[in-house]
Amino acid sequence: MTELDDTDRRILRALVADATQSASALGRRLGLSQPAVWRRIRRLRSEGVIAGQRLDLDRERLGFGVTVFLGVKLATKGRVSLDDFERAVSAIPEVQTVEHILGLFDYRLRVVARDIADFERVLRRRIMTLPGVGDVEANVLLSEERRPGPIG
Amino acid sequence: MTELDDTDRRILRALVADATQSASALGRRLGLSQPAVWRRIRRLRSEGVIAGQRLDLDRERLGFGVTVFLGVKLATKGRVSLDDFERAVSAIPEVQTVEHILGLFDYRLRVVARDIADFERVLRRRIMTLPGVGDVEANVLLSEERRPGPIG
DNA sequence: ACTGAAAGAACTACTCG
DNA sequence: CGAGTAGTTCTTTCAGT
Repeated sequence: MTELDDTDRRILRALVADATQSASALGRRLGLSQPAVWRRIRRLRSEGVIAGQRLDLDRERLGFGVTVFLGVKLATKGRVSLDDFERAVSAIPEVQTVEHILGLFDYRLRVVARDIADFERVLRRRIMTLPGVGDVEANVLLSEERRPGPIG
Repeated sequence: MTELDDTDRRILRALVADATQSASALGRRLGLSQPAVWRRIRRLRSEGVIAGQRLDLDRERLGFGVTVFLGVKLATKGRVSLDDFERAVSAIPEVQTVEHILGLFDYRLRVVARDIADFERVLRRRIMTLPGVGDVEANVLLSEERRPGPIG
């Protein structure tokens, strides 16, 4: 299926940290030519190892200073309930991430709001009215550190 | 501080959907010249609204098929305890995200592993040995949907 | 202050040896 | 795999509104 060598991993590690680096700059750092790096990146893209390229926005500077994680337990669980819930939650713009999980809760939502008052509005009018919602647990984000994670 | 107009927001919305779009392509879609778009993007970058541009990897294709969210409650809480915990957890490569939160738990960790057996190893040898760890709750990720989130 | 036109530099994406 | 290259994009300069 997909077999990566050490050079692939070094390229991925560099790009995960900063995707704006050019193939030629990477080549200089890794001791490779620009086409060599470019071909590897294209291969990793076509193989699906590189799934996409996302812009990282500072939500605080955009006026959304509050981020809350919600653990949601459904009252009724069945295929229809899950589909209904996911469809309804996808229509809420304040919901940034929808994670279907196994454990004490069924879903974990990442919700952003302008402030606590705005979050209460989202919670009461949007979240609590979702179809099949049972228990809800909230955790306010204080700070966050993202790490590259293992490559191979 | 940072005041965004409607054009900035349209640019951000387009780039969040697809960060690979060129300034000239964006200009055509928004009715602006290529330098005008490029200058705005550069300004948003320098202001920190655009925090970065990261590669989105398919962890499954990299051989890390298991993602688990861990809620961690510290047994002893104090500034030193938090610092110690954060420093120690940052040294674990399998930890992708460290979120300091307010609520039932003190931290949320996103941990990736090759399989369940590998996750057990990480949990027992890495996580449970962290300084000050009390209760730990685990949720296995089944599926995940990321949404653009609100811009303004 | 922000726009667009123009132009040079750098990069992408590809072909060929 | 690297050298070379056509086409594209980035980045700056300059002048207009």
